[in-house]
Amino acid sequence: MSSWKPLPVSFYRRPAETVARELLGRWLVRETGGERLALRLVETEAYLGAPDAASHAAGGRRTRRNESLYLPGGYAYVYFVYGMHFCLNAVTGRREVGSAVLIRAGEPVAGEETMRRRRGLADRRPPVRPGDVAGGPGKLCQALGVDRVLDAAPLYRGGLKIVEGEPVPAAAVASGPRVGVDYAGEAALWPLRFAERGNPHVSRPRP
DNA sequence: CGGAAGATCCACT
DNA sequence: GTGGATCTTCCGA
Repeated sequence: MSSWKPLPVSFYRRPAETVARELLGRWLVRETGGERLALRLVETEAYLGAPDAASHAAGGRRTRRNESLYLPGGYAYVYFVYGMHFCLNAVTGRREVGSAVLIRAGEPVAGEETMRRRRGLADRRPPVRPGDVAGGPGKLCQALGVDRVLDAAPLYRGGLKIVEGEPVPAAAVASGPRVGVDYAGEAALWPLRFAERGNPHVSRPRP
């Protein structure tokens, strides 16, 4: 039985790459309206802050939108993209660093019916396939009801938490280039995307 | 003040 | 594989 104990703040106050690897297998828990939803995390990406051209904090860039990225590790950075999607990050490292981990995919472990309904998948034909519910950063936020209200929220208590679960062994972690950051030059090639090897809920292309 | 782009997703060919 | 949806945010003029 996995533990539902929240990961401590100290877990997040380390390099983004380390946190990204070690978040795999943990459970992202959303408690709202008296219901508990949970996803087992299977895919993450690290964003390193100022030295990383793919990061919203590249070159120390600072705006109203990315302000929460400069919080200390252990808080959520939620942003709106493409006019219709939200993405959830866990801020990492010390305050003012601007590094974070993008939560890209999870597999449902509690409240799947509610997540399907939020995703518009209830009663769908053909049947729902792995990855339809939370196999991508936008899908994951929609399934859990994560939006800008949760920007800057703590991840160790409250309605959105990450709990211990069971870490994925290093040998079962695949890595590759991050998705959707072709504009970032050389940084686009850095292998900062991590996923559980062979897990069907991982978004495509698989690393 | 206008334009462009975006850490995505979906439907369609 | 391709293109459209959709709109906030940011930057340059």
